[in-house]
Amino acid sequence: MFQAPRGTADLLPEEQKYRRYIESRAVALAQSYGYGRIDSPVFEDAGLFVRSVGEGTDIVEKEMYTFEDRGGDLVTLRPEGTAPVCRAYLEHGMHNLPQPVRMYYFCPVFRYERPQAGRFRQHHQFGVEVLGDPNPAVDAEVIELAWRLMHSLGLTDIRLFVNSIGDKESRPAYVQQLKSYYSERYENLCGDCRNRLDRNPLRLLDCKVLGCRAMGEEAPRSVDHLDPDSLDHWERLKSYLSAMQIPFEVDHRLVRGLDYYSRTVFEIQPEEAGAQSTICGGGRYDGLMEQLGGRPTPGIGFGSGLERLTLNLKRSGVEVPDLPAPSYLVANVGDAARLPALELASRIRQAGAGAILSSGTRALRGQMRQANALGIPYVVILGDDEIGRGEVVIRDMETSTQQTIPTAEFLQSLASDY
RNA sequence: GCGAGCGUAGCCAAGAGGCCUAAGGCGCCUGUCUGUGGCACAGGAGAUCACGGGUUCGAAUCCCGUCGCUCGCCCCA
Repeated sequence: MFQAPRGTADLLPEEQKYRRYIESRAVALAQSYGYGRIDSPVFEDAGLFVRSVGEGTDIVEKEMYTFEDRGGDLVTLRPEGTAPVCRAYLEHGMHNLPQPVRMYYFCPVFRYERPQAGRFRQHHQFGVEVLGDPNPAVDAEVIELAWRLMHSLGLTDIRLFVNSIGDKESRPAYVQQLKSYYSERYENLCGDCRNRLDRNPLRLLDCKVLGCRAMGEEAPRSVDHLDPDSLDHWERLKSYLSAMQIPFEVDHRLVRGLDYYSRTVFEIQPEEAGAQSTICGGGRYDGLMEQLGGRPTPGIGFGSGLERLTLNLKRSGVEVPDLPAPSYLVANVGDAARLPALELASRIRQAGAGAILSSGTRALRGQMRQANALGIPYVVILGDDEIGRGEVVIRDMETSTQQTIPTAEFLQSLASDY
């Protein structure tokens, strides 16, 4: 027997309501902020991600699904959502559109990792990007959108963390300070952090080991080493968030694992934070477009994992509406009713209503049971008697009442309803 | 890549060397109710006890290996 590959999952019909709920809320919100949907390919030139996400990152080093296609091109299954959107912006000359360009997306994301709670090799993200505006008001807008989305979904026990990690001019000096701070305390570092010291010093800050955490509290803070422009950006962002009454916490240890971030970074986590708990993460990436060969174009965005959102919806007991069942099940009794039942079901659908045709191979009782189990509100009953008289029985399953009416009249009522 | 736990019908599971031709529950099908659902009762289908090897007179049960799943670390949505 075949199984779904490790780290992948089937999203079965009974689970779809969560996905559809999240999608409809997210779309409504994104549209109200003026974002347009973009769908980019599932795979891209491998170089796109190496260039944008960064050589030294875990994603590029060991998590990408990269393969040579039959034509000899090296392609990669999308490991994150931002780079493809930036590529599309450049490829389609979107700098000619009114700036900034606001876009949102839903897409599958692939990373070769060991799966665990809230982590998959294929997962799905909702994300937004705003390209072409350096103003901190845009940072605030994106964060507000993320915050409102969580609330719109019914996730209210959440915390927003923000930080500024400076831009590419001011960061090297800060990183240097951080390195010397930790180097002086090398003896007390955990094994992982000793390795990280050279590779990615920023990551030392969010180590979970107790001793390292304590050191992180005392470590030099990026916000104390911002250049004047970045500092101004940071201060304005905070005042904008306050003005919008969005409760944020400055987390000096918040850095992020992708190289392209600059200045603003942020995350949203549920109150009861577990290991893989971040349900939304993003930040500004002003240098990215240049990295990809475009003219300097500022950008900011976030990604949010649909599987993690679903997990949290269930955990916090949010009531998600059921997807609508068809209004009618056409039950039929006896061979003579088979064809008329098929025709009737077809007519109901043409009139714009939903109908399931019962195969009629079992007793009426069984067909009624099926209608009940499927949550169908009305059963249309068709047997020899009804056909002889040109009538149908319409049974209301909720009230357990039924009426016999001429078929033509029934179809007419549908036409006026839909 | 590293560490831990777990694999018995579609799902949840009892069982801990012979009483297992594997309990029970959910779900599914049928009937009680010859053309009328939910409830109840009765019956039925559905399991190479993850796979391979070993120990033993005898293995779902003990040992070894393999595979798979889950959880944690790393990293991230």
